[in-house]
Amino acid sequence: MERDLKSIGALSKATNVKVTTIRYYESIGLLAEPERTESGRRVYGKETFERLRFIRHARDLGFEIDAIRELIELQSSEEQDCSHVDGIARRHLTGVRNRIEQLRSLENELERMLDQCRGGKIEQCAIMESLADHEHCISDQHEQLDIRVQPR
Amino acid sequence: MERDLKSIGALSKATNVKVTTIRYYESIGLLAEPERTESGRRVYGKETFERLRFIRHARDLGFEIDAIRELIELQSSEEQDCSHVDGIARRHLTGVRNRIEQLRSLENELERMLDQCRGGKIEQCAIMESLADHEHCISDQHEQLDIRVQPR
DNA sequence: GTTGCTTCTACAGTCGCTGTAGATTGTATC
DNA sequence: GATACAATCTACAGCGACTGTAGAAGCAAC
Repeated sequence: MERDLKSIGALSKATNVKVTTIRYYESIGLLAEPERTESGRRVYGKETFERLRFIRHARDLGFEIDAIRELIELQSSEEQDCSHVDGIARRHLTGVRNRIEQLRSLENELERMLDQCRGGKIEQCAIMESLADHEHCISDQHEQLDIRVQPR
Repeated sequence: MERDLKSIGALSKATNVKVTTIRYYESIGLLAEPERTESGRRVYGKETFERLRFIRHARDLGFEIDAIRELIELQSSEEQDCSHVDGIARRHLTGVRNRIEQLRSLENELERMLDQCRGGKIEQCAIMESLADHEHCISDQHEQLDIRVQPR
């Protein structure tokens, strides 16, 4: 199927994955090394296109690279029962739910903080007090909470 | 108040911030360079202890280092009105809420995927199909969604 | 004196990319 | 054929907020 061969740029557009990211996936072994033209440019077939679409979709769902690597390995062992796949997805879902819970308690505390602020000078700002205040300290309640809001 | 002087280890325990992290905060200018003993060890007073507690609390609430830097600067301009502080917190709250929404839609899609799986072999696994399937592709709907679930 | 803990500096590694520099190749237009 | 511009190539640095490592030195208790 010679007509399906794509340059890296065409593959990028078709999958909505950036060119640099495709090269990155190759460098970490998530994508196989593709064939090259005489001048050394990458050429991709339909298989890579579909694998990349799979990867993109899994990344969109928040699966980590290592989990995707595992899923791809499992893909080739078609005979096996899919409880392993199910387990990976279920673990991930649990992670997502935990994260939502964490963020919800952040949301509550931030709301509480903002409600207390009635304007005025920084010296008496309720938000600043709240941040300096030992009483509301989250880290005393649960040891190492993961707190980053904006990933990537 | 000589009796309040702490070693880096003592400060670490008192604030629940790791020793390496305290040194890191110093290196990025979030904490001032402390005094040293004759042999070169860091010695901290009550001020640093309180600033570090402030930082820790703000980090627990998910504020980024740069936002914390700004909050600390505002702290010293006590005369100013606190609308700037309020703005920082409000922006952050909006970020948290957006993130929760993103994660909820991930949660939904993952649940849907898992519900479809009825066991069996990987070849016909609904989860795998769903991942390979173009139809459910999130990235076609909204361009660059931020998807990492487990930060740090 | 010796064991074992803390601290020191300096630097590499984490994750998942993204951006840069400088060179080459390919395509379209004049 | 010349020229302009886009796409691609490699190699490496940078992001954020730390964490971990190596190797040396200091310090306290037995």
